[in-house]
Amino acid sequence: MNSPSHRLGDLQLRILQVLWAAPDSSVADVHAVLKPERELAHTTVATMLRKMEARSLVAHREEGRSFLYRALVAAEDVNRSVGRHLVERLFEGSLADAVSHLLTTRDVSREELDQLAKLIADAKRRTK
Amino acid sequence: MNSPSHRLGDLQLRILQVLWAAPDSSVADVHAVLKPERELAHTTVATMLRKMEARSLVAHREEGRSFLYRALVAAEDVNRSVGRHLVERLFEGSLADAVSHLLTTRDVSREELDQLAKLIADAKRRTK
DNA sequence: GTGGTAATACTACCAAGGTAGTTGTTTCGT
DNA sequence: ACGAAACAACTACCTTGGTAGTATTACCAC
Repeated sequence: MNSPSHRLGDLQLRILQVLWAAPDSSVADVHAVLKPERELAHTTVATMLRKMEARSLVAHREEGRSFLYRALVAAEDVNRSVGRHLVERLFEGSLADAVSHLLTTRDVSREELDQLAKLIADAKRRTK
Repeated sequence: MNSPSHRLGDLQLRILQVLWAAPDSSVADVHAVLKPERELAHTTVATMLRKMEARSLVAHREEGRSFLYRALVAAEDVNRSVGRHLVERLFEGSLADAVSHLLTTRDVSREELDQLAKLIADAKRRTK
């Protein structure tokens, strides 16, 4: 499909995540969500949204005096392309190496490990 | 220790990888390795190396008329920080989600799956 | 020693992410 | 009706990654 080289900065990604969770958000809405984690002027958010609209990452419609934005790209697509990009560039495509690295450099809970084992088992069954 | 926000571009990462694999590389050496995958002027490589030296990512020593570069940052550190950054920003810290995503969006070979299962088992044993 | 070659140094440029101020307009409360 | 608040538009700026041309220097071969 498309996946036109989603090169996204951190802020752009965060904004998309906000829009995925709550479509039809106004600039103020997005700003409110982002406020606790990063101190941004709301004009910054507005500017970023306009730039992202220019790149067709989001679109807006007018609702009274406000613009309501929604994401134009699917979370799946973005996550996939970003994830793939990482594995490619960091581990030359070896998923096992990537996971191994993640496993050894993070604290992983018992539950997460179980979850992972299940995932692997499922994947195995699928390819069998 | 430090890991002072390793924000690296693709080219910078590739150059570091080359230097990790072959320390004491000259600009020409690095250029030669990168040549097949991306068409770069050798001045580009030289410039990038100088910029990276300014950021203390690499260092050089003189050897006759050439500079021999070596990486100042460890592969481990860079991989860890890049990997963590990805998991944080894409999956809000959930390793399982991240792996799950990687699993479902890539073709994973039988061998890789076995390898992964083994990794999980080992990790489980370790935390038990 | 003269010309070619290879290397670094310097400079410049572009795109994109990120940040925010200023300005103009609209609307709402009193 | 008037001032304040909200909001979009426009503009500007800085940083960094990426790319490469030109200038200069050093060295080697003949």
